[in-house]
Amino acid sequence: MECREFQTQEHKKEMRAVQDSMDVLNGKWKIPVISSICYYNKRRFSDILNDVVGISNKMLSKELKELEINKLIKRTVLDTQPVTVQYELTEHGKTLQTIISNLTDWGIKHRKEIIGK
Amino acid sequence: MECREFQTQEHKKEMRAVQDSMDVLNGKWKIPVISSICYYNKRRFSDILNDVVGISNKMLSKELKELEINKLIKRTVLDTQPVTVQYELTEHGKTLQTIISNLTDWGIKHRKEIIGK
DNA sequence: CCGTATCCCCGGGGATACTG
DNA sequence: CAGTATCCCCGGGGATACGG
Repeated sequence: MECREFQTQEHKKEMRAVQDSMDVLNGKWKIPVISSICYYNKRRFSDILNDVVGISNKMLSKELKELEINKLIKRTVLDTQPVTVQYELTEHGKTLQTIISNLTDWGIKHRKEIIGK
Repeated sequence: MECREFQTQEHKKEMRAVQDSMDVLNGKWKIPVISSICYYNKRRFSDILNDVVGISNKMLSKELKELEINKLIKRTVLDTQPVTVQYELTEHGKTLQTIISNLTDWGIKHRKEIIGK
């Protein structure tokens, strides 16, 4: 792929678009949280808390809220006693899987590149 | 794409791989810096400083160092007076372009999704 | 169980000045 | 020009306790 396929005008718009994506994915926990929900399809708060090693409840709460605002996940309160809450990916959230897949592949390649072939 | 194509064992390895990628790309400035270098092919310190709006010299220095450690960019000191330094993407750095392209596309889609269709 | 509230600490990162 | 050094502030985020 050629760097120079960019046009000057386009370039700034593209940079902004990439940053938009990064804003959504940024932070230590976003990807692991998404990954946990995705893997189990539907997942409860306390289960994600266990899946994602090291995250605090405050952080998990915050991350989930942001992901919900960005319409990547859907939050459902189940009328049990005591209350349980399920999270799942939205259709839009599922479109992230291609990206996550790319990042996975690249991460593996990168690790080989750095540690040495 | 199916979430459930993951196997339990594989899942953790994949999560780690994604995190490896995110670590490399994380931070407010990594993508803009890469984007600047890529766009101009070769680029000097002070030029990048101008391209990436808002970055401080301390941060730029730090980000460039990290990118170099990760073998994404190549640093070349030119024997001019005064010294100038050029940065360019390595072959490995160029493999990021697919990812950046994906992130760009997704960012545009995402913006439409959030702001409303 | 699912969070929110409070306290508190540490380091990311800006502004500025200085060096080779 | 291309950084490094120093100072300093603010808020991200952990630990803990509490509320619905």
